[in-house]
Parts: sequence; structure tokens; C-alpha cells
Amino acid sequence: MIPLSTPLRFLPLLPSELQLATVLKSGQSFRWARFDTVHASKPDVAAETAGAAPGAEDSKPALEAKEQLVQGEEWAFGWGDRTVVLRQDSQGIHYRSLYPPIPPYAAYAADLKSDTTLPLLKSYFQLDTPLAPLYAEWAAKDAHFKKKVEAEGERLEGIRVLNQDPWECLISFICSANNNISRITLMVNRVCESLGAPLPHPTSFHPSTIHTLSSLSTLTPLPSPPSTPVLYAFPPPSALTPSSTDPLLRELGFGYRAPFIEWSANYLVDLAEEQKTTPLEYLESLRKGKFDGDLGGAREKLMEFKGVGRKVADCVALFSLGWKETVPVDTHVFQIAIRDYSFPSSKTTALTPVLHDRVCARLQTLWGPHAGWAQQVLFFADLKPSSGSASPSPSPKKRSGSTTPSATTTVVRNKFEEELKEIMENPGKRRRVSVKVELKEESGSESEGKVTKAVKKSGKTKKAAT
DNA sequence: ACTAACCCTATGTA
DNA sequence: ATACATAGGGTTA
Repeated sequence: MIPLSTPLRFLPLLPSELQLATVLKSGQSFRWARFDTVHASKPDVAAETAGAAPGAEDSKPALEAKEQLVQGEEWAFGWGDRTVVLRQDSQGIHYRSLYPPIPPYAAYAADLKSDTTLPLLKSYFQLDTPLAPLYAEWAAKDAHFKKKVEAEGERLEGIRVLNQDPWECLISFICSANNNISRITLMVNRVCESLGAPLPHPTSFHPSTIHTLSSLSTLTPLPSPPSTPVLYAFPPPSALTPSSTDPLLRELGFGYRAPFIEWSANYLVDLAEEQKTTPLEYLESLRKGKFDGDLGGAREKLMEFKGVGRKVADCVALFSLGWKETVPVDTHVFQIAIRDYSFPSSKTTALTPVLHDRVCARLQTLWGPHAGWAQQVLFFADLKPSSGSASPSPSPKKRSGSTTPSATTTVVRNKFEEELKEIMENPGKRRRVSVKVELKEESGSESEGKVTKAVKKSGKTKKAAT
């Protein structure tokens, strides 16, 4: 498919307000794919800038005639009905959207007319919330935070919490249980490949596919080359409700989380129907400011989904529903609390619900109404310890010196890494697993019986209040 | 309130 | 270099 592209647009934004490369890979979203751009509208310019390092600024288009030339890294995301492609420089974010060339091009036309991508970006990155004042607030309230940020400099700049689609967020973090970021990424991308709608791939972008509203009226679909790269959207709840979901996900490496996801998809779809709303609307009803209740109440609602405990519920609340004050406490954050905030580690090494509450409350008190945002900064600080200065937790496993991790390490590329890399860089190949969506007898669905009540998540005493 | 079991993979240790 | 143990942004029963 030869995508329809919007013009390249620009959103002024200081790097201190958003550090794209960091935020998109900080473990909030697992679906952003990075590309080293090779496109240039002018060969001479391409040759000139090709060797430049990614950090090199001011290699801005000296030739302002065509601004589509790009070098360095770009980020792409299958976003509902479009693929959004982003690139950051010192001045801000360059963005464009790619649409499938499917008549009548309504979404594309709307984007051309009024830039429907911009509000998406503003919402997703929560740009109505300036970051600088928050950093100042946290530094004032927390000496350790201040010290850490000052010591690490630019590396910790521009780290903010995303406002993601709550459905994708829910499923993604169900996958996160007892798991690592690499595998979560692999799993999420696999399910998109299998069940998500195909969208244009950024490498198939070409300047000639940028249209105007007037030219759009006469546009005829171009013949699609057989093997144009594709990207995928995240599958909607209805795509994960069939009984084939569990076995499929197991095949995709989801392990014991597979049935949780099928169950939760059914729970959500049934619940929404019951309340005469849509799945997304239901989740949105749990948003801070909209939800009729406090954080604890929203958390409880989220924990009704299977595979969602306290920590995952906090992640969904923070990363997709506007509960900016919550601090998801996992083993990692727990260790940070012990190490840096003199949290009593005493006897219990296990992270019990009670301890969970104490840590969360403590950090909320310390950091204030945006505690979850502050946590994200410190979490990243530990995620990839800086190799340069004296980091508080330079895991002793690393030896300094050797620039390369020995020949053996280099050579041994396991399948897992290769497939991950392959998927992230080249989603074009259809590795789609066939799924038969056999609708198991929808015969006269009980008007009120519904699966919802019958299969209510057990083990969670919510109504019975112990 | 505590604990083992859970799918699977990377990394560390013998 | 191969075998074994442990942990990874937990949750369930």
C-alpha cells in the first residue's frame, strides 16, 4: 500500500519539555518503533548529512526548498486510523501522518484540512502540562531528586508521563507482570501483527504522496505493490474476545497471561454492553476528574480485570487515565524507596499490599500531586545508569574498560533478540498467525445472564469486603 | 497474611 | 564452555 501522507508539520517544543527518544522507550508504551531515516528529497543533501551523528544539531535543512529530508532517528506508531511519524530536533517535533489509500479518504482529508494529528500529539504527550515547573517543584521538595537531576544533567531532562489509550495500556501492562521490557515489547507487537489493522509503514513514505484537498478529489488509488512494508494498529477489545485468543496468545509467547487477556477482553466488552456504552467509553469513565470516586475507587475497578493487581492498575491509572499522583510500586521502585528514601527494609523483603500502600503514600507526600510523574524520572534514572559519573547504583557487575563486550557476547545473538529486532525494524513481513474466529454459538444470549456476572473475577473480594 | 506456581528469556554464577 | 540458579516494573489461588 502506498500511503497518503500529510505534509511534514512542526510543533515547537523545547527538549527539556519532551525528550522523545527517552520517553518513548521508558517502558510506558511498547509499540513505538525507531527508524534510522535514509530518506532525503535531495541526494546531495543526503550524502552530506548521512554521516552526522544523531545528536548533531544544526544540520538543519540548509536548503529550505524541500523540508522532507531527514536524517537521524524517526519514531513511528500505528495510531488507530493512521501511522504517526515523529522526529525531534532542538527546536521541536516534526510530524506527519500516513493513511491507507482507501477511498473516500475521509480521515486523510480531515487531517489535511485541519491537522487532526496535532490534538492527538498534544493529548498523548500531555503538552498542556509544562514540565519545567514540575521539575522545580520536585527538586524543592526532595533534595535527593534535586541532586540526582543535577548530577545527570540532560539525560534526565524532558521525561514526562504519557496519556495513552487505556485499552492498549491495560493489555500492555497485563503483559508486564513478572516480565522484562524486551519481551513485553515482543509480545505486544506480535499481537498487533496477528490481530491489528494494517497501516502504512514509514519507510514507504514518499514526498509525492502528499496531496492537497483539491487534488484529493481526483485521486485514484495507486496500484499497490505486493510487498510494501506495513505497520499495525493495536487490536480493539472485540478482536481479543474469541475463544481462539488464549491459544493464539500462548503461541505468541504470552504464557500464563494469555487467558487473562481473553478473559479481560470479554469482561470489558460485556460490561460496556451492559452499561450501554463502548469499551473505550467505559475505561474513560475511570479517568481522573470524570470518575465518580477517588484513586482508590478507580484502582478497584481496574483490578476487576484478570491479570491486573495493584501495580498494573496503578500503571494503567497513571499512564492512560490521568491519575498523575499515583506511584506504581514494583520491586524496582521499592528498592529505590529503601535505598534513597530510607524506607524501612527491615524484615519483610516481600512486597505486600500493605507495604505497597506505605511506599506509595510516602512518595506521594514527598512529591505532591504529580508524584507519578516524578517517579517516572527516577525510574528511568535507574533503568539505564549513566556510565560516566558516580551513579548511586552502579551495579558492580559491570567492569569498566573494554569498549566491546568480548567477542563471545557479540557473536551470540539469540533468536529472541533477532526476532525482536526484526519486528521492530521491519514489520513488513507478514508473520501473521491465522486465527479462526469461530463465533461460538451466540444463541439467544441471556438478556441479563451475561458472562460478566457469571465469570466475575474470583479471588478478589470487592463486594464482599472480606 | 503468606507462599508457591506460573510462561518464558536473559543474565549471573558454579 | 555447558549446566544450573535467579530475576524480570506481579498476579492468582
